[in-house]
Amino acid sequence: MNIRRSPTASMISERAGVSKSTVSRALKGHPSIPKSTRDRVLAIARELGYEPNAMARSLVTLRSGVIGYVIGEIENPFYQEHLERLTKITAERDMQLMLFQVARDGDLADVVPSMARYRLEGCIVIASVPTSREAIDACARYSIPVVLLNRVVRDGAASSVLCNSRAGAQEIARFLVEGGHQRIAFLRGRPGSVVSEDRELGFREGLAAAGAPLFAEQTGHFRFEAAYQAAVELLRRTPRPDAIFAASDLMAFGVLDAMRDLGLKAPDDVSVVGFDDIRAASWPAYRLTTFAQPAAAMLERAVDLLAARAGAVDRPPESIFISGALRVRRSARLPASYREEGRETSGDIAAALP
Amino acid sequence: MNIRRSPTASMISERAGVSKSTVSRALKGHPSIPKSTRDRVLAIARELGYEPNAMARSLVTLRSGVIGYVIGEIENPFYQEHLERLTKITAERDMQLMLFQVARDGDLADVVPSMARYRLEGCIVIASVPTSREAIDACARYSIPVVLLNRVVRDGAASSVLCNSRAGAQEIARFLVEGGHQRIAFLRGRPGSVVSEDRELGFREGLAAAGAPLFAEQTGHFRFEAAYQAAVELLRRTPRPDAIFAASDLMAFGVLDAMRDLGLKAPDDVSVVGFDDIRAASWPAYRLTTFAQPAAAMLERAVDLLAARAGAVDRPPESIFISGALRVRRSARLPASYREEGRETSGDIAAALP
DNA sequence: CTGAAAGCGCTTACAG
DNA sequence: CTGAAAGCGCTTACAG
Repeated sequence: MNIRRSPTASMISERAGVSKSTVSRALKGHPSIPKSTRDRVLAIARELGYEPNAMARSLVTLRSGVIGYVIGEIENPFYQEHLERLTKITAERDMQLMLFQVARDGDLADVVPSMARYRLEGCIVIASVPTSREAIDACARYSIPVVLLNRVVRDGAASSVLCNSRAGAQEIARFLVEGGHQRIAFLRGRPGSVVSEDRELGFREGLAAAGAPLFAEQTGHFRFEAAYQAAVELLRRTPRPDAIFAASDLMAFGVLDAMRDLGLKAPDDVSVVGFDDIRAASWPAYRLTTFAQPAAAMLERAVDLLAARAGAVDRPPESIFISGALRVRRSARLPASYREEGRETSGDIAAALP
Repeated sequence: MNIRRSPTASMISERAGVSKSTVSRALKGHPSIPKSTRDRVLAIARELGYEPNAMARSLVTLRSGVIGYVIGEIENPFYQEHLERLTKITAERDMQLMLFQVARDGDLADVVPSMARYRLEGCIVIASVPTSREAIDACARYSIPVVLLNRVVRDGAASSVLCNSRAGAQEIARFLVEGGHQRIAFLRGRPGSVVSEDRELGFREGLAAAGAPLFAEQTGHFRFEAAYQAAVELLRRTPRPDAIFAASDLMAFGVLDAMRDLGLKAPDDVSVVGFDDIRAASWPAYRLTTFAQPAAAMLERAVDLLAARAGAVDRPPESIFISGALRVRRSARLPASYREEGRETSGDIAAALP
């Protein structure tokens, strides 16, 4: 019952009375093989349950067919949610996805040896994993193209796919100011994180452009609990902020839940805006107004960049920007323009109720 | 700058003036190699940035060092959350994790060819992917040990790791009855799903044992939106149920959000209990009483089972049960015994507030 | 249209 | 302690 050795091309060649070469060519539909031989080979392959050994193949083709997804240790629903999507995208292109994790205080460089051993054809690195120049150089040395999500490394041999965080944060600032808010606070993620700093920069620019000051700021480390605590600090001030922009949805949930525990309502008492548009943002518990990152498109482009570089190591790195869009739900007071123009707010599931 | 070919053992052997055999043995610390040669080889390897080609190695050792994690298309936060954990567990054992996805109407059999091509050393399959006998047999044919999460396949060559769902659901029934609930409803997941049916069975048994009838039932397909709609149906009945047990946390959130939209409060108007204990269950928006699956331990055991079978194909399948525990928060009214005994309810973050 | 041969980068008896 | 040789399962010029 148990076959220890999987069927090989040699077995097929024996049964079919042709050479391994012919088997190999027949299996991949090489035009020189006449249909009759091809069909015979295919039939035997099927009968034997033959699956080509990808490792052996990669040894000669120099293509492993696997790309890596490098995640960090801090659970980030935004990237978690899109793992399934990424798996599907790679499967559609006949590639496999291998996972690598960098410890909290680690660096991309920590996993490069493993990636090198499996001769990855590329890797996608999420923004929260620290990525030193050395790490990028190491990838280049092993001919592993890298695509960074939501960050760029200057002069490095890494491509990037970014959403326009800065413009998004600017838009949020304008949205809040036009909504008549007077005391606008910002809740950053992890200090030093590019993602957090991009959003902070854009937000400050947007406020400045609208002539509004930043009323207060706090740090939530991109974590729910820390954001909750930070929100409590903010909400206990007198006077209290009347709007809080959190640099991620997860943190915005922390803010809304702190308000819930303090007996405050959004948007009546305080408006809250997030960033990412993760799945739970549309849940009635939150109905979060947020900037939606075009995650599906970003991942698709990331794989494109990798695919274009597999076997073409010299291809220079590229950066691709994809625009997200403000998704207006009910956690923040609307600017007059939104009401006048009668724009629909996207209440998602709420619409289901009479 | 760009090295197309990664450094190989032959390169090291040339520079070190020893044979490839010696290099290979030195690199893996074979006792016959004297420290002096070993150090020299290691130094050159480091200098060259040598990483052994895992594909080439696997060709001769018959061990790829990679295990698969097979997920479905329906986003399930429970399993999403534990991907990082699984990545870490495998990394600690010097194994790699490869992801496979089965389409909504597919079967494990769909991904077996891919797994076979990469000569996986085993795979872990989550309960929501349909797993036919044929699929299990195919894995056996390719000598890929399989571990099923939260389900068993009779007489099949698959191991299982399960949490005691049935006992958990029984406990929930008892908890609700003792809590004085009179009209207890059940919200199942996907009809035909083992996971849902286990929980339903246990729940019915628990109610029967306590002499309580099942007041109503609905189907939520393990999805948030469907659960929300189903809950609306339940909550509009007259009389209304005074307790709802949802077969997963995600669905329990749907119930609680439906209540929110209908102006009902938990546990005052209706008690709600979930199953899984995903991260958001502790958020103040929900503070869900739920049965906590011991996910970390389950995954650890799953990898153990796989590791024990790598290279030992004949080892018979095993099933491991791990007990979860009821996690009492605030979404359900407490039985008198809980108050009298002064047991602490785990309010999680709530405790942080004065 | 087809096959023999070489080679991808390793490991592992086997012989010394 | 060490090396030559064979072999893992493929692919791909090269020659016919």
